[in-house]
Amino acid sequence: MQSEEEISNFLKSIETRCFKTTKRSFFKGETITTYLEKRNQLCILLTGEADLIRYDFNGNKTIIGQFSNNSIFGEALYPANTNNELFVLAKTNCDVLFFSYDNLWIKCKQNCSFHKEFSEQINKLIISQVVELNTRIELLTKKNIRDKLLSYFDILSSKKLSKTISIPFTFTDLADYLSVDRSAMTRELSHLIEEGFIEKKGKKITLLYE
Amino acid sequence: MQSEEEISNFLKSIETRCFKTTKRSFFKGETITTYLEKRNQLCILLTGEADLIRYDFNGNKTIIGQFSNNSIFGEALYPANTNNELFVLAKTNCDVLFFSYDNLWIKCKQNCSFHKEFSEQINKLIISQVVELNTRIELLTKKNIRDKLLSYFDILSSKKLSKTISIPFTFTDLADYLSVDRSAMTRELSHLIEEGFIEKKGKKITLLYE
DNA sequence: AAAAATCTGTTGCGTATGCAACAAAAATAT
DNA sequence: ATATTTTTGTTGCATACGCAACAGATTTTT
Repeated sequence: MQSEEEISNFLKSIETRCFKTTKRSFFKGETITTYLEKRNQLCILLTGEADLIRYDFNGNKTIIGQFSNNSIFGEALYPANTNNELFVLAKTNCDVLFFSYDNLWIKCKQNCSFHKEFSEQINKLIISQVVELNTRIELLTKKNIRDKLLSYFDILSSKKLSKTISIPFTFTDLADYLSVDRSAMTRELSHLIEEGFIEKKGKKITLLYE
Repeated sequence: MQSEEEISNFLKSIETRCFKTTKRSFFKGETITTYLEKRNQLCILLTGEADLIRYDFNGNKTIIGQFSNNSIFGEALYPANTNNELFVLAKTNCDVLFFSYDNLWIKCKQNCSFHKEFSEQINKLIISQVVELNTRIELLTKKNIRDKLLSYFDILSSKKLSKTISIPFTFTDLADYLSVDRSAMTRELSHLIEEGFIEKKGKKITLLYE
């Protein structure tokens, strides 16, 4: 498999050929898409960061997904939605590639190599998305905040091959990602420090165990 | 896209051609695979049911995934694992198709139509797996048991287009799926009944609201 | 450089929920 | 048909965690 970067370059170089793709830029704060009756649309985040937000009927806001470089999203990847509304919101300025889900399957008349490669790359992205989702589920199924944090640190640590890691987003967002209350999480972080499990300096965390 | 059934039939009819696939049957209780250094292997459950089980370092067992007809799984779809061991355990007798992840990408010399169709079907399965995973995350990110249950019921209800639904697994398993304590969940179910939100008769639930 | 917005850490309080234990019911195995 | 295992419902207890509120630090905007 190619590197992240190669895939990234391929996606950025795409121009509409045998089927239609659209690129659009969004400013921070704009709504990129809603998950409501666009079942055919797939989106890839080329640059920037975006959140998938749920407002439930009480108006409570939850971040249920966080997207960054090469994240693939869109209603086609979501359960047909019932009660609550889902939005994808640009957290920073973003460039997004849109295309129709069907183009992944429909063979183009010319059987052009571009179309083939495109499908392949998208499928690879989807697979890495599956890994991401499984990672998150792995964390969400831990029964308490401490285990969620430690598992999360472990994952980062084994990715970077280092006991010192840097949290890639704000602690507020981390709490959302782990689906716990922010203040409760901060409390637990303090306990972990007191008990000598970790050291913390801003977003730098050092694991002291093992 | 074809129906579930068509995909199912296609998969069952697979015989090794331009690359190697293996079919094997497992008895209830057998270990189908472990997530440990088989990064290349993908598995599809042709018949039966299986659970993805995590044992953490305390020996605590958690069901972190549940597989049934046409579920696709395998370490390739999982974060490189660090601390705890993952097993896929046959919950009933199972038939499983194994093949190498690489075969999804490598173009076979003959460019045979079988290989093409195979890749396509697998990619569709993976996409439906993404929908499944997103469904679960949607549920896991709800902040309390009541909301988890009601959302779960809603999803089932809108799938079946009926206010009366049938839980497709035991309540013990449902608790695992929602990652809550079983007794706490039963307690919450009782409350929902008392307060007139639902009716319950065994695994049949009727939603009384809206 | 000042003003505004967001992020972070802390704490008190109440409660939702995890845990353990048990008995009855249901399902499965012998 | 009987025995064994699994599932289900219930309840008491303890506590982990969500919530609200606030102040200081940090970042972003103007």
